[in-house]
This record gives sequence, structure tokens and C-alpha cells, in this order.
Amino acid sequence: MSLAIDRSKPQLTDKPTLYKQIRLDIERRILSGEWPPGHRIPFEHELMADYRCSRMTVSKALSELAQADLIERRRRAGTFVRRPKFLSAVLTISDIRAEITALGRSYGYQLIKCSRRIANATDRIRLGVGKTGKVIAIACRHSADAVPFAIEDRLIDLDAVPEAATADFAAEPPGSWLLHHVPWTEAEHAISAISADDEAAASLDIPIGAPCLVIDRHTWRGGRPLTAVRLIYPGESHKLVARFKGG
Amino acid sequence: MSLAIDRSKPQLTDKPTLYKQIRLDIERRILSGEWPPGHRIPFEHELMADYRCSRMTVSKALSELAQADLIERRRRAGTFVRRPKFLSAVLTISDIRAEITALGRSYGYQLIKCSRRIANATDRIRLGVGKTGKVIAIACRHSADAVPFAIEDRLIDLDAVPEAATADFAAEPPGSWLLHHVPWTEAEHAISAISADDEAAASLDIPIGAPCLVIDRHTWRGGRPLTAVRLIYPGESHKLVARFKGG
DNA sequence: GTGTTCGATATGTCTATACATATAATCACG
DNA sequence: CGTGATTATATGTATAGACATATCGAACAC
Repeated sequence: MSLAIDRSKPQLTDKPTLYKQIRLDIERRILSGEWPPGHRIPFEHELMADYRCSRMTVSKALSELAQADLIERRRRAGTFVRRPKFLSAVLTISDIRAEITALGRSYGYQLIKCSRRIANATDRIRLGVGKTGKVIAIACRHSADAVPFAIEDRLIDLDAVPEAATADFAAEPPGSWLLHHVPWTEAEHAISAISADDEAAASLDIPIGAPCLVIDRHTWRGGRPLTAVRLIYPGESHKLVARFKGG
Repeated sequence: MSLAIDRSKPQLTDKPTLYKQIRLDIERRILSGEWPPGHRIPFEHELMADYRCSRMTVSKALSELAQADLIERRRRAGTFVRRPKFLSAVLTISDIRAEITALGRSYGYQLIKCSRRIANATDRIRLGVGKTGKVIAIACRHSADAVPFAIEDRLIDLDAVPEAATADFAAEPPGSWLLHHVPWTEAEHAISAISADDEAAASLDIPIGAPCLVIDRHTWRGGRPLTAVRLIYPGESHKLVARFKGG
């Protein structure tokens, strides 16, 4: 297979490390289509010979590729290229303040409503908690260069996030505050489209009935609900972008 | 730290392997909040002593956690718990036929238009190719239990995907055909909301002006554009779901 | 005080070896 | 002709030791 690489001065001429070279080599072959899904890649002992290195080194390269789901390793059978896992993409949603300032626009924030109460039935369903407890309900608006950017309707479980009781949500948007103060372990986003009702239309300064992009996000820590939020963006002016890069 | 584990009969009593135990142990501490973001986790030589194992074993556990972005390793300084990477989630978009049949509903498909042509200026911009070439333009509709589910407007670069010339898009939806025949390496999705224009409204059997969820997807192989597609879903009946599970 | 050098140290890579374990392939048997 | 036991083999885990490399801090020079 003539894979042998230049190692005339083992740790001096090589820029990337050996296992990384092997990993990138295999990755390139997979992504270029040279080794299509289902293809059996050379056995470890073959790669050992090709690259003149120990099995541990080959194994390290293959293990990383396996962890990244590019290949599948089966004992006795060998190592195979995985078929791409049906269109998936990583959606990155930064907090809104960061998103707006990253665009070089000035960030504005207005707290519309902030109340503390004992969770009612609606709150409990929305958060997904069984027994009643204290919650904070927040409505606020984010703007970019003084133009309404999104409105936010949030519920925080005060029993799960007691520190929220002392936060000043008039000064700092709850999304930013939570992101910086409360670690979370699981999150779920549901993305849909709605027509602006009169309230949303007024807050966003758009016509009633205009299309809006909606993100409903739930966040947990160790299975316990922390917060539920609905973000409404004017639909035609906002896009969510998700990317997938093989490897 | 009293982390020592039971290894009275090294490879017999242990269910999970040693490095996996170490990995899960550390993972648990991080996800439970016991070791918060920024916390320095014990040095490798400390973990070696705690778990009575070699450094390679500890290192393997830490390397996997680092690859999964839960920790950050810095030479000379030590290993630290990373702060969560600003709300990110994995969005999985399966092809529409699979999505509908997975819901136990019957899948229907109508090809509305399919034409082959030399790429005009609009096509070139949409695909992001410089010089002109042949393309296939397809319009079609997907339905679930005979109810319109989504409409699709797609452009395929015939020079990048010559096999598409022989595909029968009246029999098989282009999304499914591409997924099964054409490997890709990069994809980008932009998600937005629009009002249904009269054409979309008629195809989807919804009122003109109704909110719709739009996915614009571009797919490349090795940096070369393969296809550009716009999918329009009735907004209130469809949700995209994205999840993030720590670890 | 300020910048430089240098040593200590934690992680990063690699080797050679050993044994464990899952399983594909083969073979013996009813 | 299946079918169950056996074997061969590729990956999986683990060890001990070696050297590479980045970098924090302290000692040093200016």
C-alpha cells in the first residue's frame, strides 16, 4: 500500500505526531471517498508495518476515529468505515447578548416582567416537575441597535437553582446569568414557526400574523429540570445555522 | 482521596474495565457539580496512586474525556474541567421518508417538476459554484397519511454528481436517493421562518400567510458543492428537535 | 522594577510486551 | 445436513519505561 512515511529523524522532522499522521491519513481516505462506508480498513498489524510503528500507536489513532464515530471496530473481524449517521449537524446557540455583540451591534435589554410564585399546574407541566415549589417567571426583550431582536419567556425552578433568588434580572438577562452561574448537563431544543400574536407583534414591532421562529429550550442538571424558556425571533430576519464537518 | 477501587482479582471481578471506571468516576464528579468548571482535577501521578494503575491507563481515561471536551489538559499546569461550550446541541435531520415512516404513518411523494439545464446565474449563486455547468432542478412534495408534510425545492450539481442523471426522481425522492448514493463531507443548515406564499400555501394546503418552518441545506464533498435544497414545513405542525447530553 | 534564563514538572507520544476477550471460521459429530 | 464445540485471529486493556515538549516560577541579570 506504500503508506510508509518519512521518519528519517524520528522526532525532529515530523511536525504532527505519528499517531496524528495516521489518524489524518485514514480520515482523508474516508472523507475523500477512497474508502467508502463499509470498507474494511487495514488490520492494525498491517498499519503497523505500513507506518513502521508499534501497535499501540496505530491503536491510538483508530481509537480516536472510533470515538468520533468515523469507523467501527469489531473484534476478530477488523475495522470498518461507518456510514454517515443520517444528516446530523451541530447547532450552536450562544446566548443572545453574545450573539448580538459578536455581530458588532449594540445590545439592548428590557425586563418586562419578573415575578416569583409557587408553581401552578401550568408551570409544573412546563418545567416537567412533579411536586410544587417556588419558581421565577421572567419576560424580557433583547434588541440589537435598538431594534427588537427577540422576546424571551422563561421559567426558573427556584428549588433547583436557589441562587437565582438573589440575581438581578433587571441588570443582566437571565440567559446570560444562568449560563455563567449554573452548570447544566442536558438540554433539549424544539424549533418551530408560529404567527406573531398581538402581544408578540407589539413587543417585536412587527405586524400581527408575521412569521416567527420559536426556540423552546429545556435545561436539566442530572435529570432535574432547571429552566424552560421560549424565545421568539422575527422569522425572516433571523436564521439559525447548524454545521456538520466530517471529522 | 480514598479513590482506591476493588481489584482483588484484577481481570475477573471488574465488570467495566479499569480505564472506563476512571473515566466514569471523573465524569460523574464533573456532571454532579462536585468538580465545577475550572476545577483542577488530580494530576496523573495522583490518579495513578489512587487507582493503583499505570500512567498510560489514567492517560487513556483523561484523553477520552478531553476528546469529548469535558476537560482541558495543559502541560505543566494540569487538567481542568471545561466550562460547558455555550449551548450547543446535536440536530439530527433524517430524510423525510424515514422520518414519516418512523412515526408509523404512510409516506406519500409527488414529483412536481424535474428539469435539467445549464446553470444560470441564480443557480450558480444558490449552489455557490463559479463556472457554469449542468444542474438538475427538482420540485416535489412529501406527505404523511395523504396530508401534505413538506415541499422541497432542490438543485443538484450534475458535474459533481453525474450519477444523478440516471436516477428516477419520479420513483424515489431526491433526498433519499442522494443520502444512499452520494457520500458528503460537509453540510450546512439554515433554519428560518417565513409566511406561506400562494404557491407554498396551495402545495401544503394551508392558508396563504401561514407560518412555515424553512430549512435551507447545502451539502459539499471535499469543499465542492453537491446540492442545495429548501424544505418548507407547515410551521405549527412541525418541530425540529435538538438534544445535548453532557458526556 | 523589568526582562531573561533556566530548571522543575505535568502532560504528550511512543515502544515492546503480555494477556484478555469477542467472534468468524472451521471441524467433528450425531 | 445442520449443529455444537474448537481454534485462530483481531481488537481491547494494561504495564513499565523512555524521551519529548510546553510552560510556570523562581533565580538571575540589568
